[in-house]
Amino acid sequence: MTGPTIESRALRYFVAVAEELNFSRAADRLGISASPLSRAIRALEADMGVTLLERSTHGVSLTPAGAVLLEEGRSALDAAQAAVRRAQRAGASTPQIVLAVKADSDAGLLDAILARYAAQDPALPVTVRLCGWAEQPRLLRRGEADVALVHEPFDRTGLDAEPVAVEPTVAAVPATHPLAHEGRATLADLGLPMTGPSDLAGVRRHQDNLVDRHGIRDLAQLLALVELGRFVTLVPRSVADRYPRRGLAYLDVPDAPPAVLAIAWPQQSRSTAVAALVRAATEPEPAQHAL
Amino acid sequence: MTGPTIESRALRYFVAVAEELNFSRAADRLGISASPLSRAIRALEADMGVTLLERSTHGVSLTPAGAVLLEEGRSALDAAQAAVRRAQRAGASTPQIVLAVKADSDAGLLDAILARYAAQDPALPVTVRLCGWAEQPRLLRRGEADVALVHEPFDRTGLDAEPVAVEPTVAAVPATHPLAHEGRATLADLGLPMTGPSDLAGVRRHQDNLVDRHGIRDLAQLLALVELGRFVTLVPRSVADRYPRRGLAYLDVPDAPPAVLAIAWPQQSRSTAVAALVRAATEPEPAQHAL
DNA sequence: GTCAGTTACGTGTTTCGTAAGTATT
DNA sequence: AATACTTACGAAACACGTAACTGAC
Repeated sequence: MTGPTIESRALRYFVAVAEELNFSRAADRLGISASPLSRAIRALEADMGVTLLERSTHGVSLTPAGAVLLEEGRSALDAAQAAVRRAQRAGASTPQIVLAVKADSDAGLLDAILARYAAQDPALPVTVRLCGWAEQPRLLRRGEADVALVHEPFDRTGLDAEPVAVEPTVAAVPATHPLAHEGRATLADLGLPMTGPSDLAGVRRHQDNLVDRHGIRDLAQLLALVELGRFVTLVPRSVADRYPRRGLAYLDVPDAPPAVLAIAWPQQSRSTAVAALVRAATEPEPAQHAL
Repeated sequence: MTGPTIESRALRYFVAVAEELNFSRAADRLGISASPLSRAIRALEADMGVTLLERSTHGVSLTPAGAVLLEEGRSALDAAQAAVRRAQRAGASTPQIVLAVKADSDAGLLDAILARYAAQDPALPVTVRLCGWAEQPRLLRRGEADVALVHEPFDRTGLDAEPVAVEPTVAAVPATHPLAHEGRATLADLGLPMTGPSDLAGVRRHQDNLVDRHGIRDLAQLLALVELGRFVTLVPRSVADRYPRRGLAYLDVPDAPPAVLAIAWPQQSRSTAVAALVRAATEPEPAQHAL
């Protein structure tokens, strides 16, 4: 059992195999042939003195040790990648700060935040990176973004966050829905799981399932499917305001947990630019002094 | 500018140079000669398309990009090490859970916590790892420990924590101190920096400075120096109770922030054993039902 | 002249791919 | 027979150390 130093190559190889649970596919993904991959994993197991993979008759499976190495190794690789990307940005001739936002998930505040940040004294150029459903935390962890606007709840591991805005949640239903003309409904009316007042996790999980199942990539697709009567969904009011559609009705849902928009950044960030952008997003509106 | 993949060797080399700010010493520390080190760093800079080190007449210094890569690269290396160590422990024939504790910093609760944990159904053997002054977070981040008992404030980056116990802070002064027989004193009386009621950081920083300056490694040394009249120090009451010394007096300090002992663990830990140990440490005492 | 960092060059190790081997369906 | 993982072997790439080079004190 050698020391704890590991080459990132070995870790990348292992993660690929552990994710695919198949040497050939993993080798493909890595752009190498299966032979060096097999040897590398065996060497890694020998170095660590631990069996990582169970090669049984019915394919490859993870041992407990392998499961741990997959989980923790993945985040170590993310961290290394993040280190490189952030260093590259810090060393660029015109350093930029990257803000990740899911399209239409800014509660209409993006412009105001950017303007407020730009008004501060040493303000770096901000690149807005649009991303998919729950990609923001991943982009932060991989160093592809420095800050993100993201709706709660999200995986806070390694991240810090401050709330930016709270707004009511409304339900999107087909115009043909029995309650479409009521203007309001309860979660139970809509067949959505009941949750405690402060627990959005249930509703969110429900929506994530739908998103996964139908391979939805953006809001327009989601709303189109709602329009077709496939299901109903919950969205922040600001999203509803931005997407009026003839075939859709939006209902108030008094018992739905409110939508909380937060600004998140890597916990270990020491960047003053990030801090300034966070301040711009969270500071209360400056009081309007009378003339 | 190549992709963001980096070999951990390159990262280790860079961190060594960035910490030493000197190629020869860094090469020494790494156990290689200066030549491959110089080449490796230049290759890394070329790969990344960024200058990391400023080689000027008066030695080596970090560029902004280098500073970022040092900070983030260090934690990426820690994460990789942690992944390996935790996987090794998970794969061991008799998996153990490692609890890091600074000697005498358990508020006398260690035995009770261990007993309560051991009473749970699937309880793993617990290895108590004694460590130095503020080593616990580092041990957690490097995977050398799974859980830690640590006094606040500490660097929470990447860690989660729950409070375990709060106890009054007392001052240790030489028996010859003018206030030794008063039994109590204020921070101002003792010449310690004033801090807000909820801010221990000032006092803690003051103590850390002293610890660093005198190279103190354990409590006995610290108290011996206090006894010699070199300075005064603040300790939790439980520590005072455990170290009665003839040459020392302990004074109540009503305006000192209380000492908060917390149990901390890596944020991404999915280990049920860790969760059970945390529960054992934080759960309220079971109510004593009357007969 | 010495100290610190870099470049030049020859050597040894590591990693690769192709191809053959073994086992399961 | 086909698929999936492993072992065997020769070739290419990589990292190393010694030694020579450059510039600053």
